[in-house]
Amino acid sequence: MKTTIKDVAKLAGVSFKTVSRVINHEPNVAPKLQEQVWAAVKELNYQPNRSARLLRGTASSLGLIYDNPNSHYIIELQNGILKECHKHGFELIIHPCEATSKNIVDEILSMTQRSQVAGLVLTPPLSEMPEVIDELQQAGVVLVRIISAQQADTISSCVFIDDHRAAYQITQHLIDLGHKDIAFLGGDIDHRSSLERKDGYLNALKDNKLEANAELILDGRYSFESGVANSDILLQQDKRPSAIFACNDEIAAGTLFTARRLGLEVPSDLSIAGFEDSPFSRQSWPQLTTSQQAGREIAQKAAGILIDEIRQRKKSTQGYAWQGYGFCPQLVERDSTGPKTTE
Amino acid sequence: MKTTIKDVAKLAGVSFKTVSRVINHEPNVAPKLQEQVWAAVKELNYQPNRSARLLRGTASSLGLIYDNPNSHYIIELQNGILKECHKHGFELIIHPCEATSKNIVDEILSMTQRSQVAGLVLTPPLSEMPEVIDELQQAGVVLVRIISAQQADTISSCVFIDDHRAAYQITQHLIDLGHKDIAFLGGDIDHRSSLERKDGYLNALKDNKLEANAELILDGRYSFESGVANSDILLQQDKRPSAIFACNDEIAAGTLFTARRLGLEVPSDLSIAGFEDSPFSRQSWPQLTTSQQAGREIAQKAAGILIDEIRQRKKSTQGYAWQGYGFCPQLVERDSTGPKTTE
DNA sequence: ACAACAAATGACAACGTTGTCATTCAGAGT
DNA sequence: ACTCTGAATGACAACGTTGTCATTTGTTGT
Repeated sequence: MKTTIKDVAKLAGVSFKTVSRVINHEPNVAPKLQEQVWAAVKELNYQPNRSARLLRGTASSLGLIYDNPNSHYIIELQNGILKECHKHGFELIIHPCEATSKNIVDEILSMTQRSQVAGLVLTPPLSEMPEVIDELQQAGVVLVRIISAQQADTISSCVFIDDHRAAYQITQHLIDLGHKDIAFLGGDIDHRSSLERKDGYLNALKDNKLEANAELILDGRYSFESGVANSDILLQQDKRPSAIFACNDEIAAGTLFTARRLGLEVPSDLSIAGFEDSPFSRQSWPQLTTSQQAGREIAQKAAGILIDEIRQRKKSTQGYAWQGYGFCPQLVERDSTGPKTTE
Repeated sequence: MKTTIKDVAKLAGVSFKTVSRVINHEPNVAPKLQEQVWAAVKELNYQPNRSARLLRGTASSLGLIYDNPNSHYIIELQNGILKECHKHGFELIIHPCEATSKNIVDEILSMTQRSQVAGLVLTPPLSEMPEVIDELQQAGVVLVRIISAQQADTISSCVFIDDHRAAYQITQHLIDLGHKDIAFLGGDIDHRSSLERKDGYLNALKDNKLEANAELILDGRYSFESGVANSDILLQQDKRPSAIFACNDEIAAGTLFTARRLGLEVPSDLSIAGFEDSPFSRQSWPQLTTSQQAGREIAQKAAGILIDEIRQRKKSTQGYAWQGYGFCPQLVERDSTGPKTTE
């Protein structure tokens, strides 16, 4: 039989309401009683019934909404969120979806209701769709967004990732190796990260007084196939680049694939840099130079902010302050980039 | 304001109990009233409150317990389970853990209580630890296991995967290509899949009248690093194999890595086969011959069986029948295996 | 037409918790 | 000693649902 708050109360010799007070850290309980209650809680291994609490209005699950085919990234996020969740006694409900779906807001709202989550962690590209955020907030959903930006915006609490700077670093790394014709293979254009990374790339070129060459800049998707296709276009050109900055590791993988197919040696004939520090980047030959995302820490921070905000809101309905926290992915030098060789 | 069962009742002009009956498909409600109720439900967009139901004893979440570093595999499982869950109005709670942890059973039990799941999906290696299963069942936890076996066992409902046969097929494929010295790189020995695959490999050799060579059979772990280390041992030997069957794609990745480092061409100098059909196997150069796991379908089936069983149990406490369902991974021929070349 | 019975419906308790309010108690100020 | 205050504690309702049981309605057989 499951132990309830009343069992604890009986053992501790107090009313069950007092037990409720103690376990919720409410004020005005005599220290002596607190001790008794905690002892009883421990002895009976009491765990409050989630549903009863929830029924009374205190939700304690987070929802993770994502539209992303990248398993590794998602798992990292999940693990980060789970870590924070368990610290605070929350559970995690995951909800994959299609960002392009027409009634995405309804879908999310319905999911929020069904699973009765206290708040949502939104990931790109959903987190970067103002109208979605707006509608959700209008409906009273507490949320935190993980976004690609150099600083927090004022739409909601968010964890922002400085893709711009990270891309700048990668490009600078390639430039430092002597490369001048550096190509850029972009990801989905509706992901802000792709634009940010492109900007970082362009700025690095500019700061180093290098001309950006439109023929070396291709938009695409964050996928292996896109990487294969675009790198094929790129490397079949008359004057091909000596280095390629791929917007994520999958694109880099596709580029590597094409290079091998064309008989190009990496990095001696062609340097390739990715972005994400995925398992692939460590398992390919050569191992990929990339940028480390720290998805787990990012997600954990996001969950922390979210839980914080949920508790804030519970206390007072009026006025809430938005929080922001920034991460910058770090360059990881491996073997797919090398000095420019003079032909 | 959230709509409750009473709102629906008022609109439909019946008692709220009748609404309860209708939405739970209980018998003995006049067809006409059923229509009215469903109309009201639709108009108000009513969704039953999960917590209230749960409080009353009807859980509707599944738990996924796993101890596995393989993101792709986990995500596949999750997606499969989620698909089935949503079909039946269930939610999914995920719970990573350490199978080797001393008090793993307590951890799982505590998780089961905390999150109040109706049942668990267990994955290897946890699903293959009899004492864990036993303790959980003793505690009344409903569970379904995904296991590596040729047929269902009688411990609990399970989805079984015929790794033996799949491994046989892969080995046969290598033999058909003319290879005689075929090495085997195993995964974690506490995963039954590794043993099953080894047996399949050995049987294929035997059926083809080939001698198994102990020097060509190495146990290890299901990791890239293990693949690198073991393939290194293997390929530095005087008489090295012309083909390697790696127990999963990560090990195959490590093997590919070593081959490249040693300057061996794949598949002309060395054929490599993996197992799993991971993204890596499609993104590497050359692409890996492997075996397709269908993790999503497997997991969906498992979830289906679990939900089924949960509902069975609810109806009658006494006697429950165990279900089993089998899958066999299929050979996927790609470019990392080729005919044996005579030196 | 009436009893007997089954089907249809509803009233109400219960699940385990938290919020509201009332009550008790201890100590301070007169 | 006697009120007054605020802290400490408890009694009880409420959350939205399902299970139990009672009641009403309808149908069948005589």
